[in-house]
Amino acid sequence: MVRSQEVKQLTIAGLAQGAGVGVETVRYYQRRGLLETPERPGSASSGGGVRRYGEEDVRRLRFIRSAQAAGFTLEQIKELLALDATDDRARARALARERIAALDVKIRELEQARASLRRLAEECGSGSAGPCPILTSFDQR
Amino acid sequence: MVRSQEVKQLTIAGLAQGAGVGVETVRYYQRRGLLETPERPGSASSGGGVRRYGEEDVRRLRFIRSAQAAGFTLEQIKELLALDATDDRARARALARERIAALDVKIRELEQARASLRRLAEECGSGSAGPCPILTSFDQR
DNA sequence: CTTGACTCCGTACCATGGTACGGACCCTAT
DNA sequence: ATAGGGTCCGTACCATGGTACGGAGTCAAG
Repeated sequence: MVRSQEVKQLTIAGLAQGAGVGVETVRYYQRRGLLETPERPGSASSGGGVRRYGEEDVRRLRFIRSAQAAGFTLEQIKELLALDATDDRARARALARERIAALDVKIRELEQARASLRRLAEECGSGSAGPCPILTSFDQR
Repeated sequence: MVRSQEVKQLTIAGLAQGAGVGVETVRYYQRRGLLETPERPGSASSGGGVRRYGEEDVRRLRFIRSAQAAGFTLEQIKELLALDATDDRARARALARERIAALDVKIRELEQARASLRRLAEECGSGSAGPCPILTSFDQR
């Protein structure tokens, strides 16, 4: 597969800013294997210059953040990124479906919690006379 | 405020089981100050017997789990439990409202993620011909 | 050609929410 | 009265996802 020969001109700070994360976070993802660490341009000897990043890297980084928001762990995200390269559709779909199911559960849970909290905020109104049922606020009824 | 003089007959294992958590978790909450550690019944000298717990404690423990599911941290839950005793309605409502707002945001975020994953699972169907857009699956459109 | 900001890298530390371990003690049934 | 299982307690360790630090190197502007 031919990867476009993009211009890499961003420094790590630019990359981080482009995706809305901190520089240390980028390095952390590199250590975790979610992001590659480009070669330093220095020719052979001497430590070399500063590593450069391109738009492709920004997209990758943004994907990581979105996938995190979807509830994937960094390990799973690493797998997804690998899948993107190998084109294993079956596995990708399986991961997506698993996560969808988990999200369905989680969303329902949060909606229930929200309903309970609404009840709490209401029954515990500043002027209301009854008890302020904090401890029982999550009891089903 | 008079707290009912409940019978405390559960051992820590019974308490934990009643709320669906592990014994070590109960102890952890005690260390964190979310649960009181009842006196050991031994009279004065000698280490004393085994601590006993009642239904009130089970309710408290269950509340902790529900509040966690609602996204409160253990620190916040500790505050809520304290509020239940002091009857500071204004503060309780403030905490509830804050959390409701955060839940609104979170739920929307998860719903968006779910929608993206559905698209991914679909476009990345086993037989489909186009690209399997993992990396771009969360891009807005 | 120096100065100041940024990069690089390893290593250490952090917060959150637990889980595990091990020796001493206690309690109950046989 | 003794064996076994549970309790108690302190301390250590774990996973996850970062954040901070410090010294050395590099780069760009003045």
